[in-house]
Amino acid sequence: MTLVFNEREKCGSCPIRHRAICARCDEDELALLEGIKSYATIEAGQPIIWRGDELTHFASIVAGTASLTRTLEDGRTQMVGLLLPSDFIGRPGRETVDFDVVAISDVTLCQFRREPFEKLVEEVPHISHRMMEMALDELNAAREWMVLLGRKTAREKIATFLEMVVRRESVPFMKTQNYRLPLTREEIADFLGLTLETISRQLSALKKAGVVEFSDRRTFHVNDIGALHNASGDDADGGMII
Amino acid sequence: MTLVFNEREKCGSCPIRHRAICARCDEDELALLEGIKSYATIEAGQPIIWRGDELTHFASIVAGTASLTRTLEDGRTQMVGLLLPSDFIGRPGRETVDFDVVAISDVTLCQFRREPFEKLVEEVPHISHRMMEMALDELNAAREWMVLLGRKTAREKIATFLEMVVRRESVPFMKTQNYRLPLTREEIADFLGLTLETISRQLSALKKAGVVEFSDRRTFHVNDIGALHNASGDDADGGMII
DNA sequence: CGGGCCATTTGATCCAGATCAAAGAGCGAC
DNA sequence: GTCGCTCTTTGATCTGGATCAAATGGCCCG
Repeated sequence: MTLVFNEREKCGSCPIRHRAICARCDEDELALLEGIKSYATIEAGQPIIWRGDELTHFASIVAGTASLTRTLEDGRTQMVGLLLPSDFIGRPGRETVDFDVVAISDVTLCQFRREPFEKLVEEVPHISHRMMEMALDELNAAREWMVLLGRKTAREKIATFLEMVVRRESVPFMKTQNYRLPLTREEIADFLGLTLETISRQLSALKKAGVVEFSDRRTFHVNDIGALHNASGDDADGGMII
Repeated sequence: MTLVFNEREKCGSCPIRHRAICARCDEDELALLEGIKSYATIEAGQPIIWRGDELTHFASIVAGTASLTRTLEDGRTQMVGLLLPSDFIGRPGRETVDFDVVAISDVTLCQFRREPFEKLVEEVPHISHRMMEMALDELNAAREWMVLLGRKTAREKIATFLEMVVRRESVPFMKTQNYRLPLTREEIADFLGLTLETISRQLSALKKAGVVEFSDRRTFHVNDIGALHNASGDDADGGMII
């Protein structure tokens, strides 16, 4: 793990100020966090922390993407979370991490040393409330993903994944837009509990069906958002138009 | 043992007093909860609340077992959680539930009306901290289950499930013990992302291999805990002897 | 004690997705 | 340019678990 500590920046201008663990903090509380924070950057492909390692710092992702994965002895790998800016690494009250965290793109972290941060969690309700809120959101997302992993077909899994990317990246009021896959075929496979060949085949099938179009390996455009949603296997309710 | 809870029941003698949402509360805080609580019972097989329904009460499970499930339009069902005594139903800050909650056995709930409970979550750190802690535990369990659903074989899934039952029900220092499956074959299938026929076949295979023995459909005994653990696909670390 | 209703087991067959294998395609280094 | 990567696509075949279809075995109730 290569850590590069930048000089201290002010939280006020931080891009994740209103979504991260500090979202509910007022200026005084922010100053407490500011006092114990430091920045680190990790290159794409490098591990941030391994399962079982002692966690010396909690961290928020400021920029970049990381994955949370578990690998069985024989190499089978399952991604259990995709960490995006504002997502949090580590859990108060536990000394080690339970999954591998790896940088998918270059990642910038805002880190807090364990002991002082845990003390703040105990003492500052705005932090623990936000932590609770984020944990409950993650829990919901994990359960939705359990439905996908346990019961959806390959086609439905990929359509759900593409819909997720579209939903996350969509710019309001922009009708036509290109989206970018944040992962390789192999990483998508590990996320969806499939093989990379199946990912490739199903993407080709969606192309052939005219649902999506690729301008390069990573960049796509949705021709028929309705068809994409139908293919996802989710029923009407959650599928409001973006 | 049938417990009968009347409205007057004191929290002090509650069986889940030290594990539920109230675990960290002192006597004064407990009195606040006591002021807004009521008991309810649901018969085995009956729904507690449907996905999308407005949540009028939060609740802790005092006795019995419930399932948290999602069913796709065509009937495919995935269980995303097994709720046991001390587990909590509902999430502060959201008005509806995202999954169906159904009583598997007769269930006793300790309920709190939404508005006053949300107010307590805001004002009593011991409650929000415990909520955070429970959410983080659930999140971890959900992620472990994602690995099972996405990457384990049928045999590994069942072995993991049996191990989970054994771990939960084991009495310390008792060497030889019978365990009881809390679910039917179909419910196990929905929990593991398999079909009931596969559950039956794999259980038979584990019997034939001499790993477990069944005295009736629900009651079993483990002959070879090591073999059971090996079959679960989890590597050494988590597998300390119980 | 026998009939009906489940939950479960077991058997036969099928098929979605895995596995094995090889051929493109994009891209940085020289 | 073209060598040597890595990522991706496509083809051929295999197989674990699903599906379809009967038994079997409790167990409650009359």
